Amino acid sequence: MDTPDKTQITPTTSLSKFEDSPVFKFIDSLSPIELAKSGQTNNTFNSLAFLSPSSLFPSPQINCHRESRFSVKRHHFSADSNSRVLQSGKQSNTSEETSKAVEQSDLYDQHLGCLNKDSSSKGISSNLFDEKSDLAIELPRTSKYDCGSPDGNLVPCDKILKRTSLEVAGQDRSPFQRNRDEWEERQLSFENERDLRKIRRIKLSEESAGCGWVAIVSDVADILTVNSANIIHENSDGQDLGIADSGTTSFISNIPQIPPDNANNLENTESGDLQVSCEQNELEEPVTDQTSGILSSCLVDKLVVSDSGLKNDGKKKFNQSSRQRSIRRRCLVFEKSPGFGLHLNSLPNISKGDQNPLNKSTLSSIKTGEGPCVSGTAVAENSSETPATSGGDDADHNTPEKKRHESASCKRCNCKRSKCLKLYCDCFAAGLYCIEPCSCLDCFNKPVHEKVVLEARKQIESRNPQAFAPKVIRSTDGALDSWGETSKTPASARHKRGCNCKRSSCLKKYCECFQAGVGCSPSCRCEGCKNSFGRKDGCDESESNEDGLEASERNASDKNSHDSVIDKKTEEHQEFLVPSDISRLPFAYSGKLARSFLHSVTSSKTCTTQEHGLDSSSCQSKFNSNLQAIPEDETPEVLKHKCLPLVLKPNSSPNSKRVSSPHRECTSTTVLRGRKLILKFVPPFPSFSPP
DNA sequence: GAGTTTGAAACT
DNA sequence: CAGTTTCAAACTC
Repeated sequence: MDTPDKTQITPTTSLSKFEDSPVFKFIDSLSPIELAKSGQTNNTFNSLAFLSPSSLFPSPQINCHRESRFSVKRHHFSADSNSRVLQSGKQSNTSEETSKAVEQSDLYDQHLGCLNKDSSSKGISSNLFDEKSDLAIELPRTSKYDCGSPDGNLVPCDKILKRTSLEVAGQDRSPFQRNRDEWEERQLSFENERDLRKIRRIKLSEESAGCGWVAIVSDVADILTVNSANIIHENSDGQDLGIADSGTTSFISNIPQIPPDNANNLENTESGDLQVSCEQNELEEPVTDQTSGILSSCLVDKLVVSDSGLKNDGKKKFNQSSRQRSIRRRCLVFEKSPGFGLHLNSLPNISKGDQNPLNKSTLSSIKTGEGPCVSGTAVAENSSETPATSGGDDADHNTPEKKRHESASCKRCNCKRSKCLKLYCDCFAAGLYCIEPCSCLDCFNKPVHEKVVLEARKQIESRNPQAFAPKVIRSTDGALDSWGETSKTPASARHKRGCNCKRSSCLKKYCECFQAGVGCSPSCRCEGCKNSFGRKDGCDESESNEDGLEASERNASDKNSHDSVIDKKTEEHQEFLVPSDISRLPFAYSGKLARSFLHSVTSSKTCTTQEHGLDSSSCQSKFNSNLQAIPEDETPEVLKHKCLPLVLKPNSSPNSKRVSSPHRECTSTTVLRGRKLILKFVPPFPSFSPP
């Protein structure tokens, strides 16, 4: 795919010219995609099936535009929108209309404020012709991201969308709404063009750098970032200085963990048939699987994480498709909860051996479309799988131990008396509805009892506003964190409130710090702390690792676990954390389930994971072990500033909880293998308290 | 799978 | 805020 000379046409060239161009016509003629009726998609996602978190755990900060934005943004990566882009020339036919669309997009951009207003600074200003041509090439591929029906039947995206359109066609829509939809779609189409173009451009550069698949993923992230109206400020050097979006999470951070070979795989896949659908994954070779899995998990994850608000449109769109594929139950409910995005955080921390985020477990979970694995057992369990999974041997799954893990790791809650309306319940704590696989009794944590759930949640939040906020916070690398240690390892992350262990020596999952894969901190009141991730007394990590490992090995010898994580943590871990900024991405993480949920999302272990009951631990652990949390206390601040401070200051919060410094740049740029990564923070779990 | 241990959450 | 109780997960056998 040769990129047309960008100098041929200036950014100011009218779109109509391109539509009239031979290339565009040619592309247009090749496209089998037909323009789908507009305006129905949002209705589609308004269905109960996609009950948004807002309904369950409404977040005052992001409710307002959410729905509308959702409907609009979902077009970004939908075949529908894509098809429109391709069809734009055919459908509108007239340059006036195209120009009009452009104008409208501009207006719309103004409306949205930051959205794309600085597109030129993002390098999107390349000539439109180029964009068109590239777009035409990109679209088919991009569309594939959406391919895959939740039922395992691969259905062309355009068909799905058409069906959707038909389904909603009968619904009442005022002329104004229809006009608006059309207008928005045009706008989106234009944005898509730019985004896709950007992806393409980045991809090319990445390919040259040998990081093709990484590029793809990250590019998508970039695009999403763009679409999500996050303003990425760049300096004259083209370096991203920051973004003004609190809800943007970068799964880019995960990229570094993917081994080069995987990258290649992805690259190949991307160039040929990148298909992320779970169903396909099952049929594909492990390699492809991994790629898909990673991509899928990353994307999903990002989407989930990005839920912070109105600005994650692009991600949401992507998310929508991803969800349709693999997240059936709870993910949707929580798209709003940024705190869930935490899963991704762990990626950077995955030890090398286990490094591959696409490891078997993850992949399998992806394949099976498993739901979120519930609990935050991630670290230990993850790691436990590491040895087995790293080998990539399916046989491992057949061992009794493995089975045990699988059955146990992907847990659902088992509440007996709390009705799943207390934080005791992992599902509830994670902001998820319980699902059938849960073994809970008298469960009220179901969509049917939405009001009850909300009430319970409110009550809990009234008691502790941060109850649903991430429990683990991560400081930035290089800088000394609040505990006076350099944050280069997972130890830089700390449990916000600290543990209170008395007898477990913080070496078992009873300890929340340990479970989260973070070291103990001065705020912990634990006794005899031997946390292998870092002792509370601040002992040298290596030291603590020795003891911790010893204990951990003892403790988890039957699991093969965790220790490997610990062991590798220092070396491999760091290696992958080289772009330490990435590892420090303030991904929010919340309760146990949140961990698992995030994990599930990222690992594609979505709601369905629970249903399938596969082992989510691997993914989860990976993610959990590297939790990068967002200071819960900062939620308001974050929303306010649209960025989370990355520097943690001891006891700076009203509740003596660690809070990040508000002065920190919300976005940082990291260069990984010559690739510029935009690091964004994920807002903490949204407060559900009334405004 | 049952029983025990553990520590967070909830309650007083 | 401290002490106690409740709870469900983690763990052991």
